[in-house]
Amino acid sequence: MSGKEIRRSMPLFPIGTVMQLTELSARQIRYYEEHQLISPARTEGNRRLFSLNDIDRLLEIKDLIDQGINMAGIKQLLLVKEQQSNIQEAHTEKAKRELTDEQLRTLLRNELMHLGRMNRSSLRQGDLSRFFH
Amino acid sequence: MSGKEIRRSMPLFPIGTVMQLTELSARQIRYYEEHQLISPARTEGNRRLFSLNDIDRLLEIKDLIDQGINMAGIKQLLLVKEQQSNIQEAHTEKAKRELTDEQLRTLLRNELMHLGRMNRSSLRQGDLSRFFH
DNA sequence: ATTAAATGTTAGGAAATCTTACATGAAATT
DNA sequence: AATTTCATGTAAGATTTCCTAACATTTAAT
Repeated sequence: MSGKEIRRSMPLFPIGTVMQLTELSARQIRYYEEHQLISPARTEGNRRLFSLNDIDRLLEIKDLIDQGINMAGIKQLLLVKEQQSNIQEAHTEKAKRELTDEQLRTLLRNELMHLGRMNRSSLRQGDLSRFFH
Repeated sequence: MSGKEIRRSMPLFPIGTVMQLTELSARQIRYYEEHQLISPARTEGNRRLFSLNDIDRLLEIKDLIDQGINMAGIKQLLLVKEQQSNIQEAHTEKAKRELTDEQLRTLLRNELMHLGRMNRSSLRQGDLSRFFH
């Protein structure tokens, strides 16, 4: 688990890139941070640096905004979904440890088909995974 | 082919991020561009923006430099390896189209094990794929 | 009609990056 | 041994991008 998470939480992108990737304005992104929906890292010089996780989250936020949900609602939803996916991830891990070879083959195929995002929250359309691999 | 390539060639990273990811100095990175080993995109305001492919390439360059190869040599090597991987990619594509289900299962499992980078140039140690997925 | 929430816009300042030029150390060449 | 070349460091001055803070605007709820 830690490997994948470390990479996806690595601060890489300046706000300009994130604007393009998410089609959100700088104002919106900063506003969402102000309301603690995201907490991007900072450079030494105080510039925001966003991770893949941050961008994923922003795309989710955008979706929820489109559905008319306000900051408070989104905050709660993101919290719940985070817990959910943690739980599910734990289950998945456990399941994997107990699989036979045959079952593993099937699982791997499925994971590949779903672009390795099987166990993440998924009601949003525009997923960042489309940008990589 | 185009899908994966479009994503990996998308300009996303400022030079500061690339410096950290590659442990190269700005001077080095610009020097390599000057010698046409890479050609990162530019923002409207003329700032360099690097893609995953660019970063991969820089890691390769770093390796080759460590092996004592000079700019001219590296340029040629990168050219050859690019052609090579293009050819191999074509072969891989063709092979995939001709596979049976059973063979496909095995292939998919192997690809997964190799983190989907099977057919790329591979004599360098520090591959960018460790940062993603 | 008023208020609140989300976003736009502007201003002034600071950080990151740009190009260009010169400096330096190590290798190669003469 | 002296000179040249290659790869990199460093510095200066200009430009771009991003920062915060404040005020403006729009839309929806009261």
